[in-house]
Amino acid sequence: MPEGHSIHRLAAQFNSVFAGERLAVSSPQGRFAAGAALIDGEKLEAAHAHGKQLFLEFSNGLVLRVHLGLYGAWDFGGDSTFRGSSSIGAPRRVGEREMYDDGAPVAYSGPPEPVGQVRARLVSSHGWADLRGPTACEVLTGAERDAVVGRLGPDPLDPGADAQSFIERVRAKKTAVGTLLMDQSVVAGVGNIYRAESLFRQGISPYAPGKSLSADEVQALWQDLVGLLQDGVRDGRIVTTRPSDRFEPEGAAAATDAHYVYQRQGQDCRVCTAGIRLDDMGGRKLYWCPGCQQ
DNA sequence: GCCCTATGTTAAA
DNA sequence: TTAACCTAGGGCT
Repeated sequence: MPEGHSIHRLAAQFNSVFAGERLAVSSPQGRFAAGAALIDGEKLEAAHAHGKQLFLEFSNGLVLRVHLGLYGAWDFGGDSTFRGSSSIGAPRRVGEREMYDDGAPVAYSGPPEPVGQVRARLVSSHGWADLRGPTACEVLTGAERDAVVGRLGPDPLDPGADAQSFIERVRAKKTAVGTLLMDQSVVAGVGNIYRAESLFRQGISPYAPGKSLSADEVQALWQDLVGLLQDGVRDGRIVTTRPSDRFEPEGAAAATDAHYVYQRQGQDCRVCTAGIRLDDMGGRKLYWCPGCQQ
């Protein structure tokens, strides 16, 4: 569900509300009980994101790795201190579908009774975070964390990312670029929406073999991903349309105005006269415009 | 209530 | 290439 921008927002959220705090870690659902015991009572030193992976570094050197997968989400809550320190507003949920407090004061006397399947719960003196439905939630050593990161491609949200390695990885293969963009060892953090939208914006056919693209084309694709993902971190949602290509150019983009091709199959392209297509690519839905993406 | 879907990944065949 | 897995919300009956 969440693409890389959501995970970077989560890392910022953990850093602002929990960093430096000692956390009680538990698994109300039970499936993470053994892992929780390894970090329960430790201090959260820092949170980091690489692509769709979230790493929480604890004072005993262990690292909690969380991957939200398709449906995972974190819910947050706490007192006014906790809510006020949030770096991204006062969200109740970050991940799948973000929700925000309306600003009204909320009585706080500790975390609520877990409702449903809470895999992991982190509690500080001022607030709490619940994790539901992740693909991965495990405790690693620093070396194991390094190994995970080592298997990932560069992250467009990492200021020190090696764009050249992305360009080389794409141009080394005859695999379709639409498939390569979904490969986290090629580029980390891109998912189905950014895949479809960036290829549209760059006028690249998702079926073009990586090998067939020029270095300049792949460089431009990288730069576009950097900007799109940064916008996603800032906005907490994925908006890829330029205002002039929207039906309503004024104000924030409506949900129906946020994308060029994603979930617009059968509708007219915003730019040319073609109809947006929906194909299956590697078991995932591929949205593209046969007119703009030759 | 039931069926479907979803911004994802991994293991088995 | 296919199936399995994790969960919640929306649309339908």
